[in-house]
Amino acid sequence: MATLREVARRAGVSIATVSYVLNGTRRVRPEVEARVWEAVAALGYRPNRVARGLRRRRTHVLGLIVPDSANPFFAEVARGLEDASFAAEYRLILCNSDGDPLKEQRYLEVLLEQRVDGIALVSASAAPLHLSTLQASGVPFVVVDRDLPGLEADCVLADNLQGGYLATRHLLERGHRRIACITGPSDLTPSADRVRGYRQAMAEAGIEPPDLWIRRGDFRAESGYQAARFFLSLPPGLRPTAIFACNDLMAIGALRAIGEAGLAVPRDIALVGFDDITLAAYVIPPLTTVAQPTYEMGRLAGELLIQRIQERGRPPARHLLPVRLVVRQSA
Amino acid sequence: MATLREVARRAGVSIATVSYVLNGTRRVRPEVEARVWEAVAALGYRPNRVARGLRRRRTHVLGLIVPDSANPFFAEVARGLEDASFAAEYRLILCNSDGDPLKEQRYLEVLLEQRVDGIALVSASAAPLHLSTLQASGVPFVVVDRDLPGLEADCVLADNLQGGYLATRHLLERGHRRIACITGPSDLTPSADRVRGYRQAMAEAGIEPPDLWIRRGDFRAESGYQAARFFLSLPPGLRPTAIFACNDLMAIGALRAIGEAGLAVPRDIALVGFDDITLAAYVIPPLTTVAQPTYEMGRLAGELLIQRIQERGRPPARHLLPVRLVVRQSA
DNA sequence: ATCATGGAGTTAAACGTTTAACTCCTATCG
DNA sequence: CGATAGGAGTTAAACGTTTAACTCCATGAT
Repeated sequence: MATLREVARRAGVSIATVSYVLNGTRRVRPEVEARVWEAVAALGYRPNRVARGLRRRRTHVLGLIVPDSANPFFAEVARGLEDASFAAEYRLILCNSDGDPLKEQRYLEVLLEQRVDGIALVSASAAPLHLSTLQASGVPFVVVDRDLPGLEADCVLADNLQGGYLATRHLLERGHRRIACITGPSDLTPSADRVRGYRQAMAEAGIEPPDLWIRRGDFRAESGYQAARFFLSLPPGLRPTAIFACNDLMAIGALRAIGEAGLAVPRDIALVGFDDITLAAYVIPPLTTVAQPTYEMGRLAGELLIQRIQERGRPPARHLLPVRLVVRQSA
Repeated sequence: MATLREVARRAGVSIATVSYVLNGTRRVRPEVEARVWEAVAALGYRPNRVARGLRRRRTHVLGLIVPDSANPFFAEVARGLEDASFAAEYRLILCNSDGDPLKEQRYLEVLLEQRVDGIALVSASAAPLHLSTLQASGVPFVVVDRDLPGLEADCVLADNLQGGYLATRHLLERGHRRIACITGPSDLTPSADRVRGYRQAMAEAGIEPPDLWIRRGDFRAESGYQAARFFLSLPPGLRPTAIFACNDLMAIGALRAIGEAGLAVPRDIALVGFDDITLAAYVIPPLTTVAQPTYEMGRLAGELLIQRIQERGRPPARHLLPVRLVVRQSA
């Protein structure tokens, strides 16, 4: 692949001049400039971003670490971040931690060695070991979706507390009193906050939910299925008439368990999910759920990150994005 | 961030020696080696992969271009590819073309400028303009999911023809004769091949499907919804009793249209999809579909690509991965 | 004693850019 | 007409590695 040197030779100028033309960083006589562009075209020259990155000490590459980019929620976040990156001429390196702090740590090191200009992190755990590595490195970063308490950094979160509250209020307003909750991993802030919202709404209605109504899942469909089966196995007097699942995947798992038990949603059991993934609208019955601005979170994270790269001093900002109840037919 | 030079100074050796220790490329006296490692640890040294990439002319970075990484199918492919990359110490740059050949072209150029060691491409169209760019660049690449006919290159495809055939046969065996088909964009090989499989099975059963039964979609749920509404609007004598949708998203759209019309699946209309996305098992009724080894396709593509990077001469291989009918309850 | 041998370190060039500093020339002004 | 300023090109250093080639020294063979 052609280099600056070859272009320069063909155009009969020095490599510096070529560089100035390419970057528009200094005035060059139109006639000379034309010769340069001609040579560039003739040789099919493409600037070497690796060399540029080394010299400028800016790679224009960002890193994104998510637990699992195949999960529709993170996939959407990643998409938003990629779009923001592309728009600002940044590239994106994708990393999957599988929720494993060790793998996350490994990826973090890789990204630092790769000299990315910034890192967006959806953390695998609430208190990652390697946080100090990240902070010490001085590389700009932004925390997305899962808060890391006690950390001074840009972050982009959904208003999960409000979301849990809205979902539960909706069920209460429909006359339900025995409302169960399928949680996510409890050390992660999104799940914890949604459950807090649930408890708050219940408390306001004067209900103290027994432990039996609160079942822990892992954000995957199968765990929602299992939790719902558990609820259905409770004696009639204790059995919930409604379920708030902390994400749509688990809600859809619950849907299946309810269907298999020969019961109907929402007639026998009402159901509210969280996330509003694309398919929530397409299951039967369409799922009432709390929509997060997922794509928007990714995009905002990207914009924030790029902004911070360009202006390091800015004090860290915490963005709490509004959620919204999407009423469909499952409750 | 510390450099080789600083490590060398601290260990009291030349930078070459440090490099040899780090890479294990030459014998170094144990005593000296220990001093080097000590200095590395003390300074928290991390090799600069940008500099290494420039010097070695190998970046250990791959590029992946997909139409939309938020689409569950491509997300899964991307995941497989990322895993294969990580396992072989490669990084992955993610690019979304939005199915737009121009954006795809732009990304291709970006990746070439970034000097990626290889490119995996899920093409936006059947005959991309920029193919020659790619071939001329000499960068190893692999084509995934969508074939580019007449191209000498590694490629990884699912056996779409067989898939369409299996799906249709299944419906025929259940006694259906009026079987409709919701296609994808017809210039893309996956859709075209699935439709060919459908036609072949129909022909073997002695049925010549009228054009009314073949409706074009765009692989998104909404288009499946619209197509199904169209089928339902046909006069009873012409109305299909079964639908083969060329992907699950469209099948789920159809499911919704059928539900809204007050009909039941599979009692009134049977339905078979394609892809077996995670959620296919969770819609009601669970969707009978043709499973592709999606993740596996991504992983294989990654392995193939890395293999080719290491051994350029190897003749191109075409991999046709088997599909499998997953019988659930929608047909 | 001489000399090839090989081990273990160093020197320096190269990878392909960017950019500060320099040169040379022309135009302008007093 | 001499001084000077500014325009437009060039030179060369730097970014942080890798690696070929070199040096130096101890060892062992002759």
